[in-house]
Amino acid sequence: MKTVSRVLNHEPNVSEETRRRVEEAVARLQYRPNPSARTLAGRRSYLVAMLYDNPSSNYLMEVELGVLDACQSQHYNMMLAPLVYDAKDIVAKVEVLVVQSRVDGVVLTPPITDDQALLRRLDELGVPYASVSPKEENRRIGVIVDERRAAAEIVGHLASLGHTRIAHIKGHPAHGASGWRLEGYREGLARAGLRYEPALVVDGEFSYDSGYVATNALLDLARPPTAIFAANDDMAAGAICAICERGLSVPRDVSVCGFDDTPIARHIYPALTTVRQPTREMGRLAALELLKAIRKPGSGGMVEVPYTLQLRRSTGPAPA
Amino acid sequence: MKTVSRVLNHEPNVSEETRRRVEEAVARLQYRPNPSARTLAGRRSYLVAMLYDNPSSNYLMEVELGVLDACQSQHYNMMLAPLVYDAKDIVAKVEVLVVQSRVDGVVLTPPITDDQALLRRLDELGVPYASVSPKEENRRIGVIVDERRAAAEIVGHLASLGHTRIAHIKGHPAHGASGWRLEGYREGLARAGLRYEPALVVDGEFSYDSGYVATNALLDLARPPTAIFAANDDMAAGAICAICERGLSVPRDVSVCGFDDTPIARHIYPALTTVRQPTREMGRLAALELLKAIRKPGSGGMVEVPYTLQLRRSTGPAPA
DNA sequence: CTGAAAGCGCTAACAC
DNA sequence: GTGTTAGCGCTTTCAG
Repeated sequence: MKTVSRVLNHEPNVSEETRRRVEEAVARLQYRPNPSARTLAGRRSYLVAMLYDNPSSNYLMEVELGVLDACQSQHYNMMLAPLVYDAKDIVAKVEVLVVQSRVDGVVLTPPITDDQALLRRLDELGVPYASVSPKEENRRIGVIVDERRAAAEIVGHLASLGHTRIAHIKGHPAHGASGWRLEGYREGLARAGLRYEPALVVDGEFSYDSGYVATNALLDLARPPTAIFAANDDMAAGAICAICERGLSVPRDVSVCGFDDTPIARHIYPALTTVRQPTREMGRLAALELLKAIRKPGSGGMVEVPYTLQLRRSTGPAPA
Repeated sequence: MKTVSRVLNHEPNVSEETRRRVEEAVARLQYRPNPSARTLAGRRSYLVAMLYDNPSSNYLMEVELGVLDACQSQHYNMMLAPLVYDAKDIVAKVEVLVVQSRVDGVVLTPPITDDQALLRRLDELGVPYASVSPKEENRRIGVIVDERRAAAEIVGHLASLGHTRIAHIKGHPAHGASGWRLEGYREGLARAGLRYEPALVVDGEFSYDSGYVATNALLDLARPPTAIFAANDDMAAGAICAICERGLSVPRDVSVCGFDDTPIARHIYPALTTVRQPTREMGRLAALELLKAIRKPGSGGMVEVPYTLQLRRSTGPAPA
């Protein structure tokens, strides 16, 4: 019996001959190990959890699918753990999860990626974790995009269209992405030889409504911008709405671009110029690195994936 | 020990006093039963799977959250089973799932709700299932909305605005919803005393692009419609794009309405008049009925949930 | 390299 | 109403 167990778990100390015979029998009998018995007896659960906040976004659905891809390919199960990110009980919740479900590892998505208390506790518990787009500080295992460079590039695109007054709507302050995109904005401006003007940078929080509000503030300026770089697509959609409501036209009067390339980018009119992140692939790669670390502690690392600029109809030449 | 087990599983034959004391101890010790041990010893897995196709929609993400709500509240786990709905290997895939993961039940979403071969096999295996918006034929356990009445009502709204040439873009033929919405369209027309005109009904498949294409066909008609009822929001968004591209305005020249009230409905310009389904609640209720059936075979039923009309800016008076 | 023995934490079946 | 006993199907430990 133990020999069969060894073969199934790819453990050493089985003769080639025995291994072959076991495998033949497994195939013939269509034998499938019982996951619960494995979990109960062993110390692995073959289960990883995906922790996330803000459940209703397309972004997360994509990441989730990627994580699922990776797990299924390695005969792991995935469980979902939506958490309300308010930093109070989050550590306790995760503890319950780890203790009760005995998860072998977790995938973190922003902004949970950057909860220091949680990361510390996970380290203490010895639970490996992979992060999707974490802030600089905990770059250990996971996947990342050079968002700063992407933002600089899209701002460069705006500048190349002749825009000189380019505004930026910031993202939610708890997300690392907001910082990178702002830095990229400034970098893009600098490269194009444009001056950074604080009045053209307004707060947002990644929601449609915040984009709408922020844009109205920008359009009320004595010298309003001719282009707006919103830190994500939802806010860009809100910006377009605010612009249209004033009887202005996108991109004739104001150009707008976003970030993420969620489905909404293609579904609004005019279609949005934005930065595409390979979200599903990111989930897959993060999970794959996590699984490496689960198998062999210390292995797994940070992988960087490429972005692509999606030039569509929401950006055009600066008005004369 | 067994007494504790009884309390935790809400089984009968425990005195109120004992039950209370056990619960107190559970709370004090933060005791959490081990799912694997339960599964191994008992015949239940405390696991339900959600089967779905077409993973990248907001609709599914919402349903998923609802199912998760219900499962968590009853200490069940949920697993995701994305399936490519092409009716060939779907039965085999589900068999593996049921046999290997020993799921106690499954939640079905359209169009998987209506795969007769799958339903038959599930019945044979004795695996209970709940369906979200299934076609008439398998109304056993699940949740449903009176989509037909909703469609009739929204068409009535269009008629009350003075529209007499109201077009309809149909949904994907494999979905029961497409049929109901078409019926509702005809019913709404009839009630308003308007004639049903086959030329004003065009095919779609629930995608943005199909709505765009369909709308162009409608606008090319000798006598184009002044209002379009698209069978879902994505197609309505495509319709708005097609209309805007011709230099026409929504709702001044053409009114547009959709169905579902997904986030895109609020995020496009102008915001979409549509029918809101309580999607998350539907997932929750479907799962709850499933859990009833798991606990007590034969119980659980079909529950109907209310819809609400969301009147927004994409519909207005018929042009003079 | 192989296998026997002893559980993992729970529930089913059956006493009491 | 409550407790006892015997596993569920594996992995661990340790002896051969």
